[in-house]
Amino acid sequence: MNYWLLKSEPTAYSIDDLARDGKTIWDGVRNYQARNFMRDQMKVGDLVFFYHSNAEPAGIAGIAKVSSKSYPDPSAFDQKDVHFDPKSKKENPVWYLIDVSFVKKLKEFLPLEKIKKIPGIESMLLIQKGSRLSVQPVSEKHWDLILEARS
DNA sequence: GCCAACGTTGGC
DNA sequence: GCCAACGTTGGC
Repeated sequence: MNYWLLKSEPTAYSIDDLARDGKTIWDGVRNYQARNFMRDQMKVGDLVFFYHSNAEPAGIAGIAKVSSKSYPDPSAFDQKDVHFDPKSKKENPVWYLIDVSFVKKLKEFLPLEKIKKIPGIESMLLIQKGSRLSVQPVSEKHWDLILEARS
């Protein structure tokens, strides 16, 4: 069991959208490091922090889970999609994704500002200067610290 | 809206 | 293979 953090701009897709839909496909990721995590390391049942980026405030809004194995991102094949990528062929896909299912919203939204103040959180990838990976691993220690910091 | 940090592209 | 230019991310 691994833990992850997925970033989404809530104006594009928020935790409330996921709560409504129950499940979504995490398409449109076009960063190789992020792809590798999804393609190679995510397992069904892994838990995920749902993070609102580019938001006021930014922070962790809820918990989701990985609900499929990785498979090719269909948006890369669709010429009309903003995420279309001619490099990705159906017989040799470049981009992969996983399905994500809703678990719950945090009782209280945890803003980035509060996350940064949690003792022991300093090494978390999310808060490293210049770090902007939209799919990133979270250590069990950091996962627990964040859940304890709630309320 | 600004802009620093980062990733990608493409000329050489 | 280098690196400048460009586009994007994301906090503020």
